[in-house]
Amino acid sequence: MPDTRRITSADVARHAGVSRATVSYVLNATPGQSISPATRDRVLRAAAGLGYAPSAAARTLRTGRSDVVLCLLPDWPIGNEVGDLLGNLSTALAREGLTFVVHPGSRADRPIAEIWKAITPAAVLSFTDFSDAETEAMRAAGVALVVALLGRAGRHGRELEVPQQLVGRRQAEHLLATGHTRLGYAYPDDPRLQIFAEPRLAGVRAVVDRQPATPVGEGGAPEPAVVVRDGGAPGPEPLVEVVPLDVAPAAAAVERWRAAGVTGVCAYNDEVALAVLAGARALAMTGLAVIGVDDIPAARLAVPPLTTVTTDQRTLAAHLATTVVAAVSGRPAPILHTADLIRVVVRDSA
Amino acid sequence: MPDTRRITSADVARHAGVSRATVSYVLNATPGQSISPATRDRVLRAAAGLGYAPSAAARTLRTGRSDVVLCLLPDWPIGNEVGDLLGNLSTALAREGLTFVVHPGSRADRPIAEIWKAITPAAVLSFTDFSDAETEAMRAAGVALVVALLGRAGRHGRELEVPQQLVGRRQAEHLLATGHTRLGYAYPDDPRLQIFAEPRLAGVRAVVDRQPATPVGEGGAPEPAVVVRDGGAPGPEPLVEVVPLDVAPAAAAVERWRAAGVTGVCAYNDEVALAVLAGARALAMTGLAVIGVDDIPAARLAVPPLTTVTTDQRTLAAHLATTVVAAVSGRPAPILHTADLIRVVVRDSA
DNA sequence: CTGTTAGCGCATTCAA
DNA sequence: TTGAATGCGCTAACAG
Repeated sequence: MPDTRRITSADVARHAGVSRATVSYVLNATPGQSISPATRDRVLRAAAGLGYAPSAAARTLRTGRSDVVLCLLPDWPIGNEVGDLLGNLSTALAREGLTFVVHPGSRADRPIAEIWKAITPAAVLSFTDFSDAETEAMRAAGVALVVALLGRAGRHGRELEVPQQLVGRRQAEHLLATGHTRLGYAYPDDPRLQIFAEPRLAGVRAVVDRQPATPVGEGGAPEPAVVVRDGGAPGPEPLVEVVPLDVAPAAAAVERWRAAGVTGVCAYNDEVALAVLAGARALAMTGLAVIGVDDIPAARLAVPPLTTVTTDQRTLAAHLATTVVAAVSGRPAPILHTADLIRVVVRDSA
Repeated sequence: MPDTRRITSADVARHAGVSRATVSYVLNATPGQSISPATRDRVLRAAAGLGYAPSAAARTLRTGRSDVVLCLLPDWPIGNEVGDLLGNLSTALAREGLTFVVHPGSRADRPIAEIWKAITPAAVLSFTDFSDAETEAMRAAGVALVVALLGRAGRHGRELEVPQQLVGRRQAEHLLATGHTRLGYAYPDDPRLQIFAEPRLAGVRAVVDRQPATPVGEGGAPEPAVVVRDGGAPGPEPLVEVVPLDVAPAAAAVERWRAAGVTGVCAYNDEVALAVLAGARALAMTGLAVIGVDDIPAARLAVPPLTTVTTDQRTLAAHLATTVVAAVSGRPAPILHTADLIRVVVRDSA
């Protein structure tokens, strides 16, 4: 078996008859270095011919940062949609030469520091907030960007906040448009989902109140503008009920809605919506409009088929990717165009 | 702001009044090196006091391998259960000092080589097969273990093969035990799921034929025991129908089953099972027994509530983790005890 | 038995 | 364009 030593930049240099420094300059297209096209070509040719691939470890050691973007997953169950988002994000970042990896598993297992120290990432993404100390530690260790996609405090990030609110808005708008004035909100049972549920509920409230909850489009703007009532006549508050994924408690919630005159329910997601449907069925109650979120496969197969709201994960992922790339290369963050991001899929349930 | 330089082993050495070599020996508990308890203690104290954390990049550069285990996800949508498995795997590997990361996104985006080269992993896991060239390249680059969890060729791995077969077996056994003799199999529409579907279907066939399909338990054992027909009378082949996640085509499949006298259907997973249920409902057909896989939240909320089969992801993950750790440290692979791995959750649909 | 010296692994980048 | 230093930890060879 032939000797399988790694091919290093020194090999390339030797073959091209230049120094390793030159090789580095050529391969990295280092700005401010003038290399003659001839040498340049020799180097490129040698590199290709030898099948040279730089050592990620050495590069990381030297520059203090790898080309990896790390995403920390929360410990609660992630659904298909998040999986989708991650896939798209991976694709989008790949286009920019960044490798996207995800770390599943709770923070409880290991201090998060151990995770990023093992990777030396260029950027770290998370759904929940980091403590200030953690953020500071990462920054100090050379991580270019630390983003909490959601969460309350986060002075950086919350890149998912607006889309989540929009989800709630679209739900409420659809129900209002179909003649329902008294709305209910089916809140998830699992407290860990609160971080997603709150902005969605806020979106619903915003529509019912005829008031924007939080400005759309933040980008790198220093301070999100303050909420302004626009003076429209506020409708009644949506009646919030926690709905576990079980028929009996769901039926109880439906009963309470009925008593309060609620005719349309925005559910946290399709699963919760399915529970509401099951609850209504158990009560033999018809005519309650329900709208979910995500359009999971089971939604179209439900009785009745579930009306729901979907997000264009591809666009969202592209935006997130651009944000990350911008931060890593020191450019300003882009703004998110939310126009067609969220769509209502109308079926029979609402 | 205080100078935030990294703390290196040299710093620890200086503070402890020893050489860097000694620090390394102490911190790695290098076998075959005797260091006096006194020195040892000084080093440990200094390291702790300074908050020393070794540079993963330098370590990787030197040893040629990081402490990261990389899992490549297929490009098809992964469900909650796989997410669950990954989470448990992460936890189990963390206990062994390994960092688990997942790369979502299709192989089409980027040659897979770019991904592992960016990480320099200790092990690479994948659901689908690698080409021999890929496997060889990784081996040569120092990856200790390359496992394809599923797939046909894989001379290494297929660690998930047996559990998947077992899933099918449990489904069929349940249906047979409840008096159904003529079975159908609801095959998924998406061809990418074939890799999971085939072993499951094989499990069903094995039960119907009264013959084990593939030996249980492979581990590092030299030769898996051979398949033995037990001479029972083989029942009729399960009638396989592809069932898309839509009511109309699902109804068509149900119709064909009815015509063939099928009374019990094993579905690829809960979603497919839900489609079968929806199809039967569309036909106003009652009495068709359906059993799914995964126990997704929608299963219990279905009409009728869906009987399904679940896997103990925790146990499975622990086994996978042990396998990885064994390979990385050169020990023999463990064997999987499949006794209570798969359970039937009985509800109304079967 | 204890601990040290010295050089390696590989690419980046400053100063010449 | 290049030589040489740098980032950080590992480990074979060796001295006390």
